[in-house]
Amino acid sequence: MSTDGSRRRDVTVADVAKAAKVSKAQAARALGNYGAVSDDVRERVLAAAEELDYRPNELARSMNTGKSNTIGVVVGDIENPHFGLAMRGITDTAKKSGYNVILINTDEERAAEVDAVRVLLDKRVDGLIVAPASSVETSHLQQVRESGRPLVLLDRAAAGVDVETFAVDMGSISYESTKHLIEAGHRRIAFVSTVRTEAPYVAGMELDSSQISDRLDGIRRAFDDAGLPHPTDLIRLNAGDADSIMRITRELLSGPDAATAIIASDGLIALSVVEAIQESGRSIPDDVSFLMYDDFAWTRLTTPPLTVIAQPVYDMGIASAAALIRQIEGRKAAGPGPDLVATLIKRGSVGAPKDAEVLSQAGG
Amino acid sequence: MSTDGSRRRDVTVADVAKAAKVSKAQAARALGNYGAVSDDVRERVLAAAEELDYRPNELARSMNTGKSNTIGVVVGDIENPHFGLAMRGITDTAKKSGYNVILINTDEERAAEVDAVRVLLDKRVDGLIVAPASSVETSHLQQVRESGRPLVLLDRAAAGVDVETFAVDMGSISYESTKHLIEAGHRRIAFVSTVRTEAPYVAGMELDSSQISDRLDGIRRAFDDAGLPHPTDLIRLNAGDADSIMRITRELLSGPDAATAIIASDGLIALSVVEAIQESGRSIPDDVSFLMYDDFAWTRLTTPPLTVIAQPVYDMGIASAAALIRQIEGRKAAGPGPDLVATLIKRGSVGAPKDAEVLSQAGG
DNA sequence: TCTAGGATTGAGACCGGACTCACATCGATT
DNA sequence: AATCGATGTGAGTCCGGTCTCAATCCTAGA
Repeated sequence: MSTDGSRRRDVTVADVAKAAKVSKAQAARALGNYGAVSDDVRERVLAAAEELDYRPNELARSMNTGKSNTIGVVVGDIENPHFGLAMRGITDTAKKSGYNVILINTDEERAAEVDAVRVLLDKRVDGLIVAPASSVETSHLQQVRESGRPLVLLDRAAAGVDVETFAVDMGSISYESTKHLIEAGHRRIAFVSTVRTEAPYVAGMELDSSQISDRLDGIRRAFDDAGLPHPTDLIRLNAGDADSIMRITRELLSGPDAATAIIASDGLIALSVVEAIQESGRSIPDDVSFLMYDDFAWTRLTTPPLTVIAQPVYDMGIASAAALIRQIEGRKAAGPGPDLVATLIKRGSVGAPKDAEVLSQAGG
Repeated sequence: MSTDGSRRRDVTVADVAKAAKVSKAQAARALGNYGAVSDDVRERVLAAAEELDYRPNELARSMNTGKSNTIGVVVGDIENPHFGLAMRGITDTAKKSGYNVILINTDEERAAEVDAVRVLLDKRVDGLIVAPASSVETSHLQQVRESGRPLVLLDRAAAGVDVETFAVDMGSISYESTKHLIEAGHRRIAFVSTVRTEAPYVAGMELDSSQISDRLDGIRRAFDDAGLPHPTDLIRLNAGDADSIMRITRELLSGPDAATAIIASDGLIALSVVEAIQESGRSIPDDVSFLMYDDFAWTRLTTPPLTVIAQPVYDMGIASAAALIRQIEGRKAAGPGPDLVATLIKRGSVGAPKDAEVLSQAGG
């Protein structure tokens, strides 16, 4: 059949045309299924194409249609099932509409993200879905905007970038979960997150991530509404790899003023926090209460099963891809997007703190 | 700056050339950093490019260099952290060499895989990494071979497709783990996998997945070597969604001839198997022993922590991408690839079966 | 039989870069 | 001053498709 080994040149319309004894234009029409072509010509062309095993060069096609049928996705870490699931929603939706997906991972580095966006733009993707590493430094996203190519944000908002954004309202779910912990009697509630900051946390400082700001806001509001002081000394940012998270957890749990409950900001952090708690010989929820973001399947398998904040990640993926494709194809929004609400799923990892006397502080 | 809203046409070399008052050829040279260009011209061109915010069209560039600097990756399910991690290895490595990655998910459907491969080939990716859904029907992979474009297989081998393949030796690790269970006293060892088959399992039947065949082989050899009959009635294939896996698990554990140990073929299956075991009120390892493929972090958090077969998934991703890029760039293999060996990590989920009398069968 | 009007058809422009080729330019050599 | 090799430079082709446009073919209606 085909000459052995690597065959250099691909079969082109011109080759097919020659084989079918018609002009390039006619072959292209028959192949591309447009314009007027007689049955006779069409048959000969298709037969020749079949015979030669012709495959259109999508690059060339994209070049003069201006459409690549490809969307670019930029996320911080696909290894994190949170994004894995969102990605699944995106690819499922994209495929349904005939789009492919180029994925770029940024390790949550802004420089890598800037690069990723540029590369995708250069590749002439039809649109972009970005989970911005920073909600503050967003000039590269504004450039996308200016380039005229559709952009949609996933998971996190970005200041000054006025595009459709698919993320849950972190403030309210954070408020709700904190309230849940406070009502269980907790006053010393810790929060562990990977957001990077220059300096340790102080109330009201500007964070790079709108998500985390919103969560901290929710926590503070819950304490305020309960008439209690917010223990900002238990906010731990800059949690990095597994070791550093475990160290932070040990710190939080030691000393006279130890935390009685810990909120883990994502599934990866949760793994290390729980591991550190177990290693320290403490039990959940008798010694420490625990609550985490993202409802992964494994959270039901620990003893006790973990109380989690479920986020509709897959749906967020679907919604963002659907919205992007709608924009690409120039259609108006049919209606309001889906309600992307997080839910507090109470399982067994939240209980009353050991030291019940803290309840007496309730009067503040 | 830029005219508001969507600007239609992109800035091209021709535009830059005009602005810099030089020929298109000179502008292209200055921009592309090739050929001979005087300092004066280079400066003017670069200044004009900057001013106009020129960005090269990678599509056009690819078209006449014949290189897209993109590799295509086809996997069954990115949602599965197994592939998520491999993907991470691939993108990390690709980025380092200046390649981008197009990801296509197939849901483990062969039709989708055939499609994915064709689409990527049409998009003129420089090479392909495929985790084949089927190890038997591989004609589409052979076509890739014939097209002359580099191909590398990940995670699974494919019959009749002679390309570099990065997967662990499932036979030996399966043998080793089964031996471990047998030595602990187990005779009724079940194996649960999602591979689809026409008919229920019978010894020696051809399976679609080389991985699973190899694992079953290893199990059988371990029983053979121990002089014991292999309980093929406990091989459960076609495990689908969470519900069906839980149902299968309940079946395996009920009746007079119940399984005393279960091997889960991947992390997703494991979640449902463990959940079903816990729900049934049985305890691991007192009532059932449990062993699974893939060492995910959460396996350390259950009570007891789970005994697992760790696979170097991230390294497999790295190795496959590195090999592919090497092929693309026409370099010879520097040496033998990395040793991709799976390891049995003994934690707490394997114990002696309750019914110790089975030991007396040892003489067979 | 003649002709208007739609169906077909082929030549060639074009998309945006990379690259070939022939034609300057220029300082250095003899 | 004539020669030579090393740059510089611009015109134009090519990659593999899509698409415009003018020319040609047909067939029905007059």
